[in-house]
Amino acid sequence: MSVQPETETGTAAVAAETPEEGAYSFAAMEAKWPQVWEDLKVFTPVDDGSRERRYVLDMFPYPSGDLHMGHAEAFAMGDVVARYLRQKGFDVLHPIGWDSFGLPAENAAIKRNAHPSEWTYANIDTQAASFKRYAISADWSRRVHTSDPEYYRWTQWLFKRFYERGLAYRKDSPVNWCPKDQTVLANEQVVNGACERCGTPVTKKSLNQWYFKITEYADRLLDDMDELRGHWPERVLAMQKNWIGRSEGAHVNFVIEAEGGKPAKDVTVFTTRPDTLYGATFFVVAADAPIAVELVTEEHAAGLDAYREQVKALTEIERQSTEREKTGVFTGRYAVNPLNGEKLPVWAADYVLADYGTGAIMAVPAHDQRDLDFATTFDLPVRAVLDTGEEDPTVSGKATSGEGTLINSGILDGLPKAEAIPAAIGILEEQGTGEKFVNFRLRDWLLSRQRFWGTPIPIIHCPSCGEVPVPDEQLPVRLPADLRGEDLSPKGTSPLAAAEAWVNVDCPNCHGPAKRDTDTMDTFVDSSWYFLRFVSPQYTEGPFDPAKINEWMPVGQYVGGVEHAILHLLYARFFTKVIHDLGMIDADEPFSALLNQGQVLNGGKAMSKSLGNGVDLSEQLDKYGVDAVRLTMIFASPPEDDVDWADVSPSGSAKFLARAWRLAQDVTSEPGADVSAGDRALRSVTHRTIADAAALLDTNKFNVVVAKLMELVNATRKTIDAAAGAGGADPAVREAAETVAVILSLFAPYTAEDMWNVLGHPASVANAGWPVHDEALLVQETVTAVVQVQGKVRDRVEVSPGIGEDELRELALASENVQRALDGRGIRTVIVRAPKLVNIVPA
RNA sequence: GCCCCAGUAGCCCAAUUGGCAGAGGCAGCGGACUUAAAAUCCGCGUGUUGCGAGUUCGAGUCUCGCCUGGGGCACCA
Repeated sequence: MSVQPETETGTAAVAAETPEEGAYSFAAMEAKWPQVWEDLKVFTPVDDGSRERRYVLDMFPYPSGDLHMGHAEAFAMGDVVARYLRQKGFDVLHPIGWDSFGLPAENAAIKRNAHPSEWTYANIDTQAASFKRYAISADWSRRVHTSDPEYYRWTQWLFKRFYERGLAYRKDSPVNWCPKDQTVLANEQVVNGACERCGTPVTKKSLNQWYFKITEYADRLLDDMDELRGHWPERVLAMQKNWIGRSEGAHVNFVIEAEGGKPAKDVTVFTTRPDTLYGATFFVVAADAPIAVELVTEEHAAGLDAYREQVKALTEIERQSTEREKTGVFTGRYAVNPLNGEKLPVWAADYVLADYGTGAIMAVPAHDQRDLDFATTFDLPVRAVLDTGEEDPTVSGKATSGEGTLINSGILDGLPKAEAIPAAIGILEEQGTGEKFVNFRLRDWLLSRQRFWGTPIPIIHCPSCGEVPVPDEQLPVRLPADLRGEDLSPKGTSPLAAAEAWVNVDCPNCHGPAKRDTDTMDTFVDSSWYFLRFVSPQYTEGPFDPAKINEWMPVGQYVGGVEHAILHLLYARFFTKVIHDLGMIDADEPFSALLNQGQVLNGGKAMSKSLGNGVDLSEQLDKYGVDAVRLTMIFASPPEDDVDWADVSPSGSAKFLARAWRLAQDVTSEPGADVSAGDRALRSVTHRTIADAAALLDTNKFNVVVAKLMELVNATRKTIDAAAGAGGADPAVREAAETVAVILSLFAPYTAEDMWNVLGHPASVANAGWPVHDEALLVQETVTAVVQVQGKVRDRVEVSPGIGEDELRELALASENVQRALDGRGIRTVIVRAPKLVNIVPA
């Protein structure tokens, strides 16, 4: 489907059919060059240390059908970087692989009564062929699929290392449950209370699940972002920071007094406002936490039960609504404020979250809006302890949270808020009832999935030995091959449980009958270390070759969509840090630089089936050619901005490519012709372009590089067509055309290769090397200096670039236009910025 | 509610980081070539740099406050 109405005739010049002799034909080039590149192994790194190494990585694709427009953009960007660094003389590792475990394969298998691997590997083949057509400069010999046993063997091996370090553990806990997909979801996969995948409202369910203890790395994941600043997009760092959610405050211990036959109990709360302890007027525990049941007196137990049922019936969407009225029940218990001994009623409510902080809070209604809403609903007392100058919360209904001075707070009275916080913590620490504490929003990573098409968890459950890891030499624990179709449909437990022959094994420890763990790992586990596997994908003694890993890691430039700003990147960072701590790699951050390419939109909206605004990549490639599509992606906007396919012109790109290609046709000088006598003006443009392009590529301004290249093509055309001069025989024209070919090879590999061939050079232009610019040719003979009076341009003078400040000042003051503008006024100051500008300020 | 990013010509976007607002492209208009058209080649750019203040000799660029759009987090104590 064509998005933009293109007339048939409008594309005639690039049409694939029956090209005229000597005409630009993308189809002919696409047929000719891939085999040449493959034979020359152009994109396989030499990996022998003779050249400095650089690792350029695109986020590997999930094999859902064929490549789409989004892939076309992302991989065009990554390929520019890889091809540029290769031209610059680096040994570039630019691998490709597939994130090939995942739910869609399973759904397809159920639908077609097949094994998920059939759909998966068929799609991989399709995508691989498309990538080759798209001419990404990947080293195909390093191809990796996460669903290959040779790969997931090492995912399991790494899981075991995490397990041994106490970083992988099981616990019973309420988990996010998607009733439709019949599977557990990580917090990250719950979007606005609904399943990220199918949109079904998520409910809670208690299950025994595997977790990675990512919270143990919260501090480092946060602190080490400092070394990424400036090389990662600011918004990604901001998102990760928010997600980790570090907040400083205190743990405060409250004693819940014995009551109604229940014994006294210590309960700790987390607060960021220990300065407001005197303002606590009640105490709240999360209604759905075990502590609520433990505390409630017999008298109030029935009330709590009913309330808990009511809470459980709510979906996450309902529960998270901030407009909802506060609800809760009294537990019959009282907590003692450690600072003033006051007795506070203990309530259970659902506005306190069981899995944040300690699941219990001290409520300070005067200075916290949620507490105030609750106090208003249940007619609980409100006591201001901070004079902020704002209106009394009991009157305004608005809790005050600004700066101010402590009141009604015993010995803290009179202190400003900033001093009262440490003072309160000091008192608590002194009396042993609390301490400074840093709390994180980040939770442990729930990695179990009740799914088939994933990496099996390499644990055996033995009735006598408990959890027993599968010995390393027995890895991989392979997925059973005999489950297919309906066997895989969701039943609330993992489909693997149905494979009895697979499940029932001998305990590696006591050799008694035991059962395999039937969960598989979240596919984010697979993608948390694939970049390490690419370094030595055939290595059989470990996940990667220790002799190679530090030569390539960290990844110098990672390219991918912002949709992975939190999950994948945080997990990959976590894995890298753990593997670093295992002493296996030097790097403790995986990706030194990150580039988030924008999305490809159509008509201002993301392409989607429901909107019917999808653009088919292969149709675009058929119509305009690979190079034109790639160039359009690059030229449309800065890499990180969205590209609206309705706003851009692939036919315009095709036109430019043909124009560039014709330059090579018009060159009549021989390769290696002495260029020193060539047209100086054109040479100047050529060398300026080389210098500018390098600077622009270093800062990822790929769209501007294309604009500069267009200027060079225009200048070259003009020189060829000029009535005076040597035209196509001028060696400066050859120099320009060769420069165009080399720079163009980053964006349009087919056209560039063909130009290079026409210019009489052997393949491949990808190895031509970045041209060296001649500084002498960048120096302009004269520059235009602007003369301003009071900031307004009044004159221009042609001066030598080396002109001195004094000389330029004299020239400017001598100008008639300046004198007229001054109109007899005296001069206060003259600002001279030689050789470009003079600004005269009248008195 | 909190945080991040963006806003320049009809459209996509440049602007050497504080120095002439315009590089490149799309669209449009005109010319050359052609019997004609296409292709090709050449030519044509005044606009509240979202708005308002401030700093400065000088602001698209820096500061503050708003507006609009996009994104992230959100009953997180």
